[in-house]
Amino acid sequence: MNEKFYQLPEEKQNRILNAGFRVFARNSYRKSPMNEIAAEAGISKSLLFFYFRNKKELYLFLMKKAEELTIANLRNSGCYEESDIFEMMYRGLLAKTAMMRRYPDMSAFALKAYYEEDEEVKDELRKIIEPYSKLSTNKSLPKLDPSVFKDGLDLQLMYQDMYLASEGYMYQMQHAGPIDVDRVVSDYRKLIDFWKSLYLR
Amino acid sequence: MNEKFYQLPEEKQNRILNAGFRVFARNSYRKSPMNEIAAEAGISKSLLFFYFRNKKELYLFLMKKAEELTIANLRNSGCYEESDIFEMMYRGLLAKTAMMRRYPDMSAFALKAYYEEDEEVKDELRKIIEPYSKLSTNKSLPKLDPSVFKDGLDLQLMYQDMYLASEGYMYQMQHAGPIDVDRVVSDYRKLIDFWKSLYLR
DNA sequence: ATGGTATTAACCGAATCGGTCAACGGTGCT
DNA sequence: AGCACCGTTGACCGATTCGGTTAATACCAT
Repeated sequence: MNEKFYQLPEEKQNRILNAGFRVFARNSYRKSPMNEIAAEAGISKSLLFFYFRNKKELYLFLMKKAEELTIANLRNSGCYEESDIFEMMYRGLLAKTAMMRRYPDMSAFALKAYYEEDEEVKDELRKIIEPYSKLSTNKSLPKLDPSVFKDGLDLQLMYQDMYLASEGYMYQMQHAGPIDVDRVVSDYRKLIDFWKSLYLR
Repeated sequence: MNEKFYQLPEEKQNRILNAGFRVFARNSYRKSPMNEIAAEAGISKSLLFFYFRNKKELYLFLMKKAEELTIANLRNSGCYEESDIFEMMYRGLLAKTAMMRRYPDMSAFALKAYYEEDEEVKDELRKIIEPYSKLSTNKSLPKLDPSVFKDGLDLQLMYQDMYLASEGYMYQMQHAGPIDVDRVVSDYRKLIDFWKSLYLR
């Protein structure tokens, strides 16, 4: 992509990024028109083609950006250093919501890209996704010290419950129209404390 | 739509319905081509236009069909007569999975249609959706008899937990590639029993 | 005015779209 | 064999949209 893109004021860069995320998240690669992205970003199609040589380049650039931002976000969220599983999950959702404020459609874009099959981008897309998809998603049960939990508690089921509810939150935030993010976070905090009172010894 | 459509063998009708659900669920109305739907259904575009005069007619027909199927499914699921909230939720998910077996993309289609804004279909679409969207979604806490639950339990949070986890299940079934439905159901059953052991007195 | 830079309107050929229509193949009747 | 019927399709049409190019703007500092 054109170096000039980086010299743009950050706000304008983000407008273009978000426009790309949004359009590519809503439609497949082939059905995401460049003029729609340009309009969404508030610039002309010509200018968009000035910064990015063609659609493929923009698409792959967005994917790299999404990967980069996600990794950086996970790192500084501190949810890996945290040993308390409840606070770990809380920090995880906190990180996701923070990201969603700045780039509302990025995660939807990344998810859709993960299943993109278009020949024009498929191969190079996989190369970008592969290392990044190996990042431990917290689907599987992490190691837990059973002594802090109530006796006889099925930790596997406990974790599944919490994980699914978190997924449910993320789902609502993306599919249930525009949402008051702060409200969601405070609701989630209450739920976390509810779990602590239920599960902890 | 053409009467002849109903005289088709049911399997072929369903193939056409599912093709429509699938394509319209993946793209917006305007970006869902008729030839793609026809190909997905294994028939020619001409034949599709023989059964449905134009794209708008097919789209609205699918919406009506989705409404009709959903209502019928909810009715016979028996999840309304059930007073036990745990069994109610279980029956609810059971009903949804049953529907998802026959019409895998119907609910995704209905959800997308709910947000469709295209001028060509917007108005007539709303007329179809309106009465049907008033069906009580079980987002809000139903009336519960506190005496059967553990003392001091926050019923509001309990229900929120269960509701969100169920949403998480539905989310996984639609966005996490093809899934073993039976496995999901049995997992969910285990979770329900887990909740009963946690929450019931 | 001048020169450089950011930005765009206008345009191009190719592809895709919704929709039409004449023809095709099979089946049963005569 | 011929004929009529019916489900089905390939080929086609005009209109629109697409990715991408280019020549010309608007803007701003000298």
